Amino acid sequence: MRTKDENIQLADLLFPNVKESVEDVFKKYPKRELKDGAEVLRFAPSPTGFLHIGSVYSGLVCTKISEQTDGVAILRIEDTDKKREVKEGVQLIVEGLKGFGIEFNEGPGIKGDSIGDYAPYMQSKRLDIYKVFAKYMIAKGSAYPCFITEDQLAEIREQQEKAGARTGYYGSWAKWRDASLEEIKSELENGSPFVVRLYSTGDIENTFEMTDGVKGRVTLRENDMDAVLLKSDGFPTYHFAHPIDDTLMGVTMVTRGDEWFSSVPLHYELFAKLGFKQIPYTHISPLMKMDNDGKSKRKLSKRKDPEADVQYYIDHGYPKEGILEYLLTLANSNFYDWRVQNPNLDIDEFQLKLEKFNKAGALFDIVKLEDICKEYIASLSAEQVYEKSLDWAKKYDKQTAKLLELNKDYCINIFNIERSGSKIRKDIVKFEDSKLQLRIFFDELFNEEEYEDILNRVDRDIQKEIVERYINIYNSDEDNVVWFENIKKLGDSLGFCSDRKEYEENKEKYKGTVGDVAMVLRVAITKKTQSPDLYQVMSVLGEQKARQRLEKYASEMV
RNA sequence: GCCGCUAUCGUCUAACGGUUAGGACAUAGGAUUCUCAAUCCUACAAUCGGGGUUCGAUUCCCCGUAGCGGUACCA
Repeated sequence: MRTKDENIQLADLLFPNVKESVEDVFKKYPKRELKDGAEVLRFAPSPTGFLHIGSVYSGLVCTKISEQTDGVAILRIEDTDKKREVKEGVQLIVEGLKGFGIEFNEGPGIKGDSIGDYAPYMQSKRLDIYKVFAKYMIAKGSAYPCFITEDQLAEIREQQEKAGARTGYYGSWAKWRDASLEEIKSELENGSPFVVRLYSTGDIENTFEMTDGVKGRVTLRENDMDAVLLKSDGFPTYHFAHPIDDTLMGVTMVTRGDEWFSSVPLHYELFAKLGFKQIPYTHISPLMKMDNDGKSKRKLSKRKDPEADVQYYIDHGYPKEGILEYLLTLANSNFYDWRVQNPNLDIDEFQLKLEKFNKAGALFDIVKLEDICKEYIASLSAEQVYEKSLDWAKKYDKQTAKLLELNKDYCINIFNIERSGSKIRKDIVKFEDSKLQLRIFFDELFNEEEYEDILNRVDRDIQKEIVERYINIYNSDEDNVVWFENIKKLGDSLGFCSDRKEYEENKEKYKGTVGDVAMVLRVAITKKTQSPDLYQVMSVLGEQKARQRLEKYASEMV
């Protein structure tokens, strides 16, 4: 057991260069002036070179709640693990979130600069701050240096397992917690590497209550682990950086992933020992993915699931608005009802409520996401679809981008097909799909299509007859109704039936229905058995091109 | 193993202790002045199991079970 004095000596021995006091640090990070009810939240990802869809989710929650309360949203980069860090990681996060319209009031800017008065927002640049607090903790006997090696740790673990005890570095298993000053000095003289650990005074048998933003009131056991605060490389662990940074930055509500929930007792002890006021927690369940053919759920993983990476959505041109809306329905299921009632309001108007979050992990359902994206794109004007498609194509599909740029009006007309009135076409899920819409309207794309004899239910000579006769009556001035009447007449004259019920009852009397006649024309013009409204397709295509294609098709039908 | 959290249709979820357990997505049928998409209609489909408490339990309590998370000098 060391005395008070010895602990102060020890602190100076370990951190001779740390001259600042805890009070000095607090002077640099003054209390925030906030309106009543304003919440300061932070989103704190690690730069691992990958923007997880779950990060967009967390980032959205963070910025949304702060906006709603007239508070502050902070982006803080937790780059304390040198092993996992990736070069462009920070930029990827900042730009990626920005791409979704998720912007923070404070944090690292895109160019590596910092915005806000509580900088730096990169933990790797706050090492001096953590040292001040580590020294303080050691001086008051709440922390101590530990020289145990990895091998020794493994050994302890083995013994614990054998004895049926809880594993970990705690209580009497924690060899270095009460080491004498002399022992420590001798290790230091040897140059042995060490970590700084918490001197835990918690008792696993004691419980305490806390209120979580989504889980509500829960009872937890006290922490008794001597957790590592400072690693041997001088970097803090998350556990140590979290109370310090969040307190210094004036955070009023910690929202974080559910995987942190188990660490709450440790964090409570740390807040207390650091002399900080406890910040309330809200633990958000992770996004899940079905695995094992529907037998089990698991966290969306960046290794196995391409759709965990936000880049996947960007590459394919999923509209960010659709993704945000889907994430909001996952967060608060009443979002859907709100959206139905307020189809034209911006999502900023929606009030997100933490207590409405689901307690278990929600499955990330890409099918539902696509449905929402589809609805969103259907609500856009043809001009908007054009602009957004072009934005996407410029980056990911140069050929389509060129086509769009050179034929702006024509393309807008194409996107306008079935986009007005009560029957809105809903077949674009993501802007990548726009290309498919263009396919039948450009000869250069059209000719790439291989000719298939797709219409074997109508004889080739009859197909030829239909197309040839249609060429003679084709008039691009006629409206939709007349256009279809003419096709019916044409069909009638060739022995096709224009009345569906009549056809069903007397199939043998007819060669087919008007549907078949229209289908022949569709194939002649689009070389596809599926297309948007044929009348509108022909109008947009223009008489000249339509005729060309009809004639070519007729000539091929020998 | 130990600790903790969670549990309603396939999925996301709704239901002051009293509902015919509701909606959306998905799926399957049907409807439509042309195919596909859409739209409309219909169908299918759930309170994890067992005990309590209660006149009455999806809801409250206990025990199982399952899923998830934690059990690092990762976050």
